[in-house]
Amino acid sequence: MEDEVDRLVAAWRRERPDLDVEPLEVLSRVSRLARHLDRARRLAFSEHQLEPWEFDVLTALRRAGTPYQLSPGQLLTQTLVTSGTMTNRIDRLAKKGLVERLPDPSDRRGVLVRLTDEGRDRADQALAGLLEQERAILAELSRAQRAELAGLLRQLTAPFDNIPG
Amino acid sequence: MEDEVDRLVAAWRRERPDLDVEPLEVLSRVSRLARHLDRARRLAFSEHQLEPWEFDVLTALRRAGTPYQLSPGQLLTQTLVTSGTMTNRIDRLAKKGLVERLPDPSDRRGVLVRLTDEGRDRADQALAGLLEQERAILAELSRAQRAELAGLLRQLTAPFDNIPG
DNA sequence: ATGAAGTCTCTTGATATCGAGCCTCTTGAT
DNA sequence: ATCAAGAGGCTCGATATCAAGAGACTTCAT
Repeated sequence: MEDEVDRLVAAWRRERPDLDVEPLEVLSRVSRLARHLDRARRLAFSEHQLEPWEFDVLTALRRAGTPYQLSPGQLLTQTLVTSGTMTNRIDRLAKKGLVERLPDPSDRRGVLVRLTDEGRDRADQALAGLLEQERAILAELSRAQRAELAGLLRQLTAPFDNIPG
Repeated sequence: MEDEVDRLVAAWRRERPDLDVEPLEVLSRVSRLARHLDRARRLAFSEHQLEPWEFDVLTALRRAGTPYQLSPGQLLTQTLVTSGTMTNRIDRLAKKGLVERLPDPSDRRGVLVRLTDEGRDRADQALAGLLEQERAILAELSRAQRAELAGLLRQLTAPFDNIPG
């Protein structure tokens, strides 16, 4: 089946036959799919009264395991946002009672963000919903294809994740 | 090589062994890779004094071919933004002299957005720069792997692009 | 000790986005 | 003709993001 990127690439080949636009076949699909996923996630989370950004922070803390706490800096690297954004997010989550801010006992500059019980429950519920929805999207592919796809994507993400980037 | 999603998935398997988090292997990589690409694109475009959003609009018009004009509505569907956003983008591009707004001769509600000569040149230059950068990112994969990856991604994007979505 | 450099978080100001509603014009049924 | 419904683009208010820089504290070399 044809997709929007096929049309996009065909248009470039017509307009700029001198250029090799092969890279777009992969990377434009990644960008566009990510936007579609954002919208789908937003919808899935709205059932749990959570915004995508709230989910990102809450689940980062949830994954850390007991006692469910991380520094803002650790949250930055996991969520790929800037520090100003994270400050703002923590403020709002704290106001909603889903996290609390504690002084870091071992570094007086630092802060620890801890998930509240309610925050943990909300994260767990939203994760279940998200996985269900993602499984539906991935039903297009066989198990083997999904594994293949994951492996190829890993080769592209690894340099970003490991080099300072 | 391991990436951030491997660590993320491992953490979920430890914290929620009851859940099947396999979908994340694919879709979390897509989302994270897209964010990395956004940043890389922003950097690549800054050499040409263009923002990513400007590139998106300009190249949509460029791909349309002579006379390089589309309606705001057509631009919406190609760039996946809302109409308010597109109005704002067109305003700013017009102010910079990269596009101009013309009345649609066949529908008095409508407007046509046309690329200026300078807009076309800037789009062409930025595209060349982007492709160069994307080629570097994709050098991790063989030609056959890139084709494989593109095909798998197409299967996921096609439903979004073809069904009303 | 002491000072310089680095780290961590927060503040600030600018800006882009979205969602909802509005107005104009078109379409199609009667 | 006329009217209701729809389509197209714009306005407006709220909000989330980023970049740059400030302040507090730590680290490390001297």
